[in-house]
Amino acid sequence: MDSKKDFFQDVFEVVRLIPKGRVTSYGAIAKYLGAAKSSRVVGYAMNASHSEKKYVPAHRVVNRNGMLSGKHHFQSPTAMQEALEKEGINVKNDVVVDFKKLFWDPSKELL
DNA sequence: AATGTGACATACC
DNA sequence: TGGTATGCCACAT
Repeated sequence: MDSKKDFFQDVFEVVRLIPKGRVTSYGAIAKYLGAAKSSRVVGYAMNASHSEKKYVPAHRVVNRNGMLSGKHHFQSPTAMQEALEKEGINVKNDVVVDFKKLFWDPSKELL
């Protein structure tokens, strides 16, 4: 809320709030932060997530299609999928299974 | 200061 | 039904 802070920090906060076994989309986070049009910046924030000292479950953040678009930016291209499967989320062909069911909308769940 | 870039999203052809 | 185009906004150089 304090706009003086980095946008990234807000994104990280929300991402950390994602319950285990759930996923969300960049657009949802952006919207929750009041920057629905900054969905790209959300993804950019994840890119800087490795810069954060605290761990950011970026693997729980996928694109609108539920596709692991950012898996390539992880330690390994498979790290994201494995991390999701570890939490009970099935991933097929780089896409979250039942994405709609597992979708966690901060503006609704966190309401 | 200006230009480039991107882990998206939406619209249009 | 799928690729192309554009918007969008914060960060990097």
